[in-house]
Amino acid sequence: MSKPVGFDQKVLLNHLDYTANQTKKHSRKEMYTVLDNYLRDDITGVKSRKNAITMLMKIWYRVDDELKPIRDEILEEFSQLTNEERLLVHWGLTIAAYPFFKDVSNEFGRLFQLQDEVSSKAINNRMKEAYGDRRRVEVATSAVLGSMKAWNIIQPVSKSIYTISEKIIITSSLIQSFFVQILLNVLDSDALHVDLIENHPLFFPFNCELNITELRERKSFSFYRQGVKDLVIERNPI
DNA sequence: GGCATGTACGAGAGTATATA
DNA sequence: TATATACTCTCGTACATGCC
Repeated sequence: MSKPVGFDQKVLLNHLDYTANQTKKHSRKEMYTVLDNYLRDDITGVKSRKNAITMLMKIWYRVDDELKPIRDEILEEFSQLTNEERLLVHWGLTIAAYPFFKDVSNEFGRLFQLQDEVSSKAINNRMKEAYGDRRRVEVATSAVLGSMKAWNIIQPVSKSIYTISEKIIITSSLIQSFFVQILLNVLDSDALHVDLIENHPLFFPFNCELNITELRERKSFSFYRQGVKDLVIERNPI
């Protein structure tokens, strides 16, 4: 039995922004109708539109129970967020919703730590090793790459070679808190070294130097030292 | 023409909801 | 509670397009 892929269509930022803006206003059933109307101009095929709606709902609406409190907190502030902060939020929720997207991101991040340019072929091969050698994996990988290009995360330097766009610096304590909670969730962990969080390949497009003082004030986490140098951040029980 | 890539469609399994 | 029905989600694959 091969691992499910799910993410098989390019997702645009304006679709994610719109979904986020509507999430607190409508019931689940209403959301399908609202999104269908909104996407009608961009996606003409009925089936493709339904597929896109499925993805948007999974990213923003049907989030893991553990992440709902921080998702709701983000939604309260969503209109005040900068485009860069919104991008990180979309990125984090997509990673949490789609393990395939997470694995592609992790592979990109790992390779970008070693080199300046990454070929889509290398990513494709790696995904086929993990998810099976099938056309669906090619379609999904291309959908993830297409989304990352559309979000201006990566830039093509030639036909199948990509370089990373300038890293986005994140300073807001709310967004940093979100960032840490997403990492703890997707890595299925209650505690992580601060150094590992700040340099994790999953968030390769972002530069997030944690503001420990402000994060301490948010009460969601506690900190302790492991040895002389290593600072560990731990999720507080709810 | 062959190949790669993006988009669309139909099928089927799984899940949620309505109704008796 | 059990069953029927509707809806959601994922998949394989067909088709269109562009490039070599």
